[in-house]
Amino acid sequence: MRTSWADSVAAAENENGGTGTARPTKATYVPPHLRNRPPSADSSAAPPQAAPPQVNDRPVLAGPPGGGGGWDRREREVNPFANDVDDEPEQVFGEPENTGINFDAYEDIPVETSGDNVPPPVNTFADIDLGNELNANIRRCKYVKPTPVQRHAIPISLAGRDLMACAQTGSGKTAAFCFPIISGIMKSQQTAPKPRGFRTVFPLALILSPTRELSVQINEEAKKFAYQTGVRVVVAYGGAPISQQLRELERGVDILVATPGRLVDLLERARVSLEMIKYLALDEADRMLDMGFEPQIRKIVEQTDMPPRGVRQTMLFSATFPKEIQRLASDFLSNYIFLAVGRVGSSTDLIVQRVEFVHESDKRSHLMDLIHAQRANGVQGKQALTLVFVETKKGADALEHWLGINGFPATSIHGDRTQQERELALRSFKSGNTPILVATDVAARGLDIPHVAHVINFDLPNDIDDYVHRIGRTGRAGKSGLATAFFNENNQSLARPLAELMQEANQEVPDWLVRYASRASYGGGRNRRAGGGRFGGRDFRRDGGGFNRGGGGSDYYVPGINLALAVSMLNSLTS
DNA sequence: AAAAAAT
Repeated sequence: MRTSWADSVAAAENENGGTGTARPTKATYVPPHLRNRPPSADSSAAPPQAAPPQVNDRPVLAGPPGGGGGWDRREREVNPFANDVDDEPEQVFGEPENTGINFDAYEDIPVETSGDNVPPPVNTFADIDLGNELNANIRRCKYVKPTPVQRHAIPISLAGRDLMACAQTGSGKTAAFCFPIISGIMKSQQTAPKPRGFRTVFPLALILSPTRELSVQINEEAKKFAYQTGVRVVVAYGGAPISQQLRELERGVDILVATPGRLVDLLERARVSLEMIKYLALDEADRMLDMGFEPQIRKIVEQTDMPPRGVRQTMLFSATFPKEIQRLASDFLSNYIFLAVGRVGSSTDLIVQRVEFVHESDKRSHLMDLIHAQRANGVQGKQALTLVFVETKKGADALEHWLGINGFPATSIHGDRTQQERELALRSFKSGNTPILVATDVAARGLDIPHVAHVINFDLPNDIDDYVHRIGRTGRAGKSGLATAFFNENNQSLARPLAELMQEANQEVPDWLVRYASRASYGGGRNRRAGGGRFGGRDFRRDGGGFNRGGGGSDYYVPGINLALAVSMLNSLTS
């Protein structure tokens, strides 16, 4: 039974000592999330003339960090670490892993930064003042030391700088933008905004992602990082009942994790205002700014009450960042720093990439052979997880069905399935219950699924960046993985970029693929990589000239593989 | 041409 708004106002007034921002009609404005709170056991924690009232009430601001008096929301906060079962993965998969991250794989990772006055990287979490609460959560997460992207991105963010970062998901990207946001919110003293409607909430940080499942995942991670900091994280996405999300929002929100469509809905209903946004993070930013999403993102960022660039702090993250998209993205950034961290995985030999020439009509039987081989590698009766990418939703349904009638335990995830089905499929796959997941590109980006042993590109994507994201679902956190692609005459446009990518990752490139690659038209199709280099990208501002090289001039970039290389590859094999 | 994202 929920208390009425008036009751909560009274309760909040009691807590606040009756102070607050004046409203024309009400004596006291109480932000929605302050309603419905149980009366405080220690209302004296807030001084009688507490100034200015907090928009986002959090214990750390009411008293000394980590200690203290006042009411305590912590008691009611769900422990996000409760489901972390440390030993379970080892028992099931028989694979020793202690820290979760294989740090040996991070040695000598090339890093490049550019921009004005780049803050230097840190080597340990202790080098950064993130606060006791956040440090405790870092320990709970068993993070021993920062990953390369964290080492560089966190100081940049803490310095208040805008950031465009290229780094593979699974290399600790979420923490890289969450830590500074949480730390910044804890340190900030917010003043109450002008109330809009009774039920409008004012998040301080907005994290956008291109798929619902990725938003769910970011929310789960962010909740761990924010545990007992008093910083509230709420997720909003489509396909799920909005009522529950509204209730969560009303309980208070500092960090809102959302997919674009549902956020627009919330903005139109005036249930969310972006007026107080201090931090904007776009995950998979290149996807967020591609043709399908860009208008929506522009609407959210440029046509709402969100503070303009330069006022808010903006952070864009992705594993890939095509130059055209960088140009678009620079609209949202102010004097930003570009950071490229060599990918752990797709750029190294942690992921073994194979390409096989398979005619369309042979794909199913070939897939069956691969899965049979995989089954032999299963541990304790559990089959290793295999993620099969197809191009279309219909194709996903058809393949799932075909696998089913042939006795393979498969499920599928794509945009025509209900959200419930999608989340069930993902859970069933993660648990090993259905060790084969057939997926469209909805699952290509960002999803952290431990123990995916094999990614199969049953249908290759048309864009090499999509391939990079897909195979990144294996070889997570520095572990090894296998990626197999079925290539045939329908994939000619991908031949060159694929051959180049594999070559750069020291993978064995089959002769026939080199021939396809050299046959492909020269001179820059959509798939030609501007600027070359596979370390996630290169700052497009440099290509326009006039931009200083940062980082003391060391250049880790592998030169783009060009016509000359393709020809020499071909020559070496025909000689 | 396809996929994703609001109802």
